[in-house]
Amino acid sequence: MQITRAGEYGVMGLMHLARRRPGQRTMIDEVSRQQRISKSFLAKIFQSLVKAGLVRSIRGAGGGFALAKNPAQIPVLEIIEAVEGRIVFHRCKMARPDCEHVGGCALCGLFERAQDGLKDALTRTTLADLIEQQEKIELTQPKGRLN
Amino acid sequence: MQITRAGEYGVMGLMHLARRRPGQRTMIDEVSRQQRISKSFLAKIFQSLVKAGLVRSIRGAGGGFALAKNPAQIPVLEIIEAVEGRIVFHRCKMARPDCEHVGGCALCGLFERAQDGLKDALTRTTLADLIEQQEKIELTQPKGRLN
DNA sequence: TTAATTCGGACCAAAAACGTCCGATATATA
DNA sequence: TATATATCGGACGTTTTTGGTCCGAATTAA
Ligand code: SF4
Ligand code: SF4
Repeated sequence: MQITRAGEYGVMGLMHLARRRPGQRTMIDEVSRQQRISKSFLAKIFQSLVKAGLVRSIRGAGGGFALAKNPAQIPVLEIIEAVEGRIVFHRCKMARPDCEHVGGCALCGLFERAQDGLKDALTRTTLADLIEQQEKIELTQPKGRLN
Repeated sequence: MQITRAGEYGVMGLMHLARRRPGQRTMIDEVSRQQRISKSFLAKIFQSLVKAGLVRSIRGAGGGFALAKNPAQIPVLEIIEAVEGRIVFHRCKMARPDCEHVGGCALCGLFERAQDGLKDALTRTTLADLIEQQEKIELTQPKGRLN
């Protein structure tokens, strides 16, 4: 019942990109060093982000990554699901295909409501929101090394 | 990012107990067979439930388990945390004690809000609610074998 | 005394999380 | 063209978590 590192790193990575001028490319290596995330691991995470259409990749020398959309258009949930896969919380049919309650189960309904509560917060906050909040924090507490 | 089987089985088990007359004892074996859950696994889960004070255990022949509280007094979250341990969702300091953002991180704040959203639904619904809902379902769809 | 039942913990297998590594591919530039 | 620099894609490996099993000990009713 936890967010994975991959998910968190993905968001952190995109936050890093979003602080650049729109369209400016940034290398994995820079993100990795500044956010203190293993480079190879982050590389893999970014590949999912590319496949999901959230970032654009430019290969070869002088290449790198750049955000593919406006940060205000990217709910954090979308980032997390891009790297972790769809969040399902409870898997009913998937896990217990033989369960006789499937189709009408109070527990199942509750789990769904719980999941919605979770996703709600992650959907309402966009990458842009996150950055705005972070900048506010760093203003009053000048110590952050995020970028 | 999922509820564990243990958590689900715990709730199912308590639902089963709650359908008995208050104080009536029920054996693991019955719960296990009727809910189609491995007996030994369920036994272990019930031990956590006992330790958490949610059910009372009576040992020896003719023993069993009985709810220790009024179902209306038991939020589902309490059941789940009794068997899975505290739900933390994001572990910040625990997982990255070296993270320089700890104390002021927008991401951390968001995760906390998300977690609250999740726990909210699980706290508002009690064991009693769950049973009431389930009975309503079984009324309109007479097929369930939940006791 | 015996049968029935929970308690407690050791143990195990499978899956998921968390990475590492490396060859292939693409591109800028000298 | 040759070379240095990046990402791409997937195979691989380690650790942790999940999902159980098993069994002897303790407790109790009959
Ligand atoms: S939540 Fe209900 S329907 Fe889903 S697997 Fe569990 S018992 Fe079956
Ligand atoms: S959420 Fe923020 S404070 Fe928590 S570990 Fe991640 S970066 Fe650090």
